[in-house]
Amino acid sequence: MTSESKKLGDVKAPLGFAQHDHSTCMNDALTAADARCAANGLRFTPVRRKVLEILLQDHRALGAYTILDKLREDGFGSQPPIAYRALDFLVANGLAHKIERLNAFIACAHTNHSHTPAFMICRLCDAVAEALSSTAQGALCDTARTTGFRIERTVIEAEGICPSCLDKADA
Amino acid sequence: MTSESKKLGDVKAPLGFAQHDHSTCMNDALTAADARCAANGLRFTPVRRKVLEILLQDHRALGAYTILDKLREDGFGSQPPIAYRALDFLVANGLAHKIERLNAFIACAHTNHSHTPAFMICRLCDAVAEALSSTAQGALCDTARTTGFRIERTVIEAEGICPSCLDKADA
DNA sequence: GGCCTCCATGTGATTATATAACATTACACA
DNA sequence: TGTGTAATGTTATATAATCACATGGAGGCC
Repeated sequence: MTSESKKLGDVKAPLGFAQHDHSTCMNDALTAADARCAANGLRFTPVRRKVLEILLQDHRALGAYTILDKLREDGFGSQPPIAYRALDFLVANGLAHKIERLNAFIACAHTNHSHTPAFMICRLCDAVAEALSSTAQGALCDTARTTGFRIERTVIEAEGICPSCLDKADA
Repeated sequence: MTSESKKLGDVKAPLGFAQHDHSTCMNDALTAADARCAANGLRFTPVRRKVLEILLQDHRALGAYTILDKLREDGFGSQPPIAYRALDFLVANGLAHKIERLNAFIACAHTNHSHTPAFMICRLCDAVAEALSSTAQGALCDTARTTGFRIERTVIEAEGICPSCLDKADA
């Protein structure tokens, strides 16, 4: 897995769409999650941690049943609620997000800031990048304000082709 | 829709949260759909038309299986592909939209303009309003441009509480 | 008219995604 | 140590979506 993280660098794979030191990024995220849970009196139990690790490992959106398979491999329970409950916890506490368009989940890439996430989804390689974009919804907010609609949560997902797939297509 | 557009001004609500002359709105939409299909050499078959009528009748997001039930009542086939195929057609041709957050479908409220739709979903009464918002994605577009991501399609959905449910809560 | 082709529809089965309901266990804290 | 609450285990089921293949129907072409 550590050796693999080097390969990731080679292939231009996604934390988003950029290269990065994968093991560092994973450790950082887990540490941040620990801290966050401690600070808020949340229980970062083994299953929950494991699910977050699984999500961080791939840095891509995974379906609940894929996650479930990996949990089974690691000796955890293998019934759907196991995965869904852990995912609910992670999503509720901002440690992961659900990509509605894909019915899939991804580790949060910006655990530190409280944010309204926006995603870019590559339809060729399935990479998903998370953008920090409180601004992306500016116009929607305006419409909502005029309408009298109270926004509680937003889903912003762009589907298209990521830089590296575009490169391949050109070549 | 013309008489309705005046009312819209009054209530400041997009179709969805506003009152309107329903039969007119439905007829207009169907006529527009007819025209659109004729213009593009598309076959607006009975099932497809029926599904659009069903969606227009409720003016809310309906699941594929709800639609399927109504199709059955009207003597159409009742297997999932019947509904999904008609929905695919409507969505592909801009006559309906899928609300990813709800796994449900809704008739397009702005058939005339080619648009990137944005939705406001009330979690209390399930009303869904479609906003015209090419602008809502401005910031996301910027991020995409800097990243080199080519956007082909966007999902923008806000979940919250609609004006009339807010009123009820106050009362 | 006969025939071919394409597209749409009918139908049965299967896969994928998600939740309900209830029993059991682990933890926090008085 | 008891007691309440949150988390997990387990079975079953609901909901959403697709596959694969057979049938039908409208136009184009001879």
